[in-house]
Amino acid sequence: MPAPSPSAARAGFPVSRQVLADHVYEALLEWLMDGRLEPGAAVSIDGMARELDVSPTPVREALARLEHTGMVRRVALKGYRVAPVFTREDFAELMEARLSIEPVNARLACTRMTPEGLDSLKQAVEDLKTAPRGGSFAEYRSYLEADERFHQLIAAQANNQFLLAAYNTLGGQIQRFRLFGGVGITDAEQAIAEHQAVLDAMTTGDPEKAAAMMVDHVEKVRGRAMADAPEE
Amino acid sequence: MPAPSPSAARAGFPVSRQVLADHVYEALLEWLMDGRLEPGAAVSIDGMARELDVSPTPVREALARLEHTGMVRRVALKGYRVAPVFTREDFAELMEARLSIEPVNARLACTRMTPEGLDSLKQAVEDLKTAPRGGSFAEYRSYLEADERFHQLIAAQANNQFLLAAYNTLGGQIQRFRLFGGVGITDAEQAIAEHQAVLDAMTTGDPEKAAAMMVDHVEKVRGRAMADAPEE
DNA sequence: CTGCCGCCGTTCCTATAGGATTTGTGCCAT
DNA sequence: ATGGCACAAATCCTATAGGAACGGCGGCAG
Repeated sequence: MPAPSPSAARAGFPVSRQVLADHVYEALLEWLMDGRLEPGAAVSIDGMARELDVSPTPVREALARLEHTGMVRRVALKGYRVAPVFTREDFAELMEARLSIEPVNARLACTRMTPEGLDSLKQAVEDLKTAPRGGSFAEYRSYLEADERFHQLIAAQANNQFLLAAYNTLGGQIQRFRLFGGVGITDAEQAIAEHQAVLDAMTTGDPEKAAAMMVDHVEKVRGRAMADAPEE
Repeated sequence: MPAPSPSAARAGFPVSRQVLADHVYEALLEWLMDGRLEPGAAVSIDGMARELDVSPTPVREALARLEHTGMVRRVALKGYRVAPVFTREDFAELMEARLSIEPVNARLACTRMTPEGLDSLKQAVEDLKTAPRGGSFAEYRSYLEADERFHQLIAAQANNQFLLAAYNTLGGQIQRFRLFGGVGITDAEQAIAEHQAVLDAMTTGDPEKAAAMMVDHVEKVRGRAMADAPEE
């Protein structure tokens, strides 16, 4: 099977005009977030190629891109492994980084907020409130997704490509921690209230308050996670 | 020619136990910083492979990694291009991002500074002072290198992997701007004094002053570059 | 002279082949 | 029984082949 696309291309709809490596990238990202690939596990190039029924070349390219996100680590001539679980130290560093970037994003986003952006934010908070938060992972998956989306949207509304890129690098790690950090959802009600507070400041158009509320939120996230003290 | 390595590997010294894609990555990075690859220029995979006398596969992998640094952009099925020159808008965003990250780095670095780190910083400032700043690019190359090294060292001393990663993403762009921003070295004496001020605060061990001096420096860099008003 | 069309080269993209090295297993000797 | 060694499998890495699409160029019709 040389290429599966021409049939679709001839139909006038170049629908699948996407590179195979992109599909592999997204598949790997999803597997990483799903927990199907556990931290520390080896990610064999050939094996993954067999699993996805493609050749090793696109897998190699996808992994090369993924490495820069910190989700996987590469050792030359040894292969790729899923990044190990966060230690308490790692987590502290991650929160420190969030505290230096996210409040800035919040302040800028507040001054540059578009009506559509505000609507998206409101939707994210609404989704947080209505999302099921049952015990199984599949159940609170949408909750975590809305959480990440909220922060991502703020970074996007800050309207600064570099800050957005910087946040996105963190965002993947944050989301991965939410999944594998050892803590499930703790005090969802309070977390939602904190998000709401940020949103309110945005709606009011008070940049300083938005930044302050973001600081408050991240610090409390840190507090809750540290209190629940994962393993080690 | 299947593989050029075994001759060296048999000698007992697996000296060149490095992946070819790494060499390509470094070569491309150097070419990007040297100006041999001008902004906007197409970077053909096959062409680059011929030029470096390797197969397209390692080139593809190197470019995939490079994309995440923002140095090159990729359009699916069209290929890679060197990222275009900074607009004034881009530059303003970059400085905004620096202002939200570098002072934090400076503050943290000040509290966590090691003696060796301080020595490295002093060396960097010393190199700034002694570096030639002639008209030709090759002459002030070492000046720019020392400038970048100073900021990079501070990010490293902040001892936070995420902040370091965030800075490094910016660092490449900053360095690229220093080269292609249209402005050469303006007011080197004043820039050196600003670096020295940051270093002094670090030596004294005054985190707040270090952060303040860093803010001052970045803002003045922005001022100088904006005043010199590149094209457009 | 101008506009359109087919041809050819280039390029991206994926698959496949094969060399080099590491890892695991089973067998043999001590 | 245990330690060491050979063989085999898996893996990484690079090169090569070939399909599909895009772009430029020359020739031909109007």
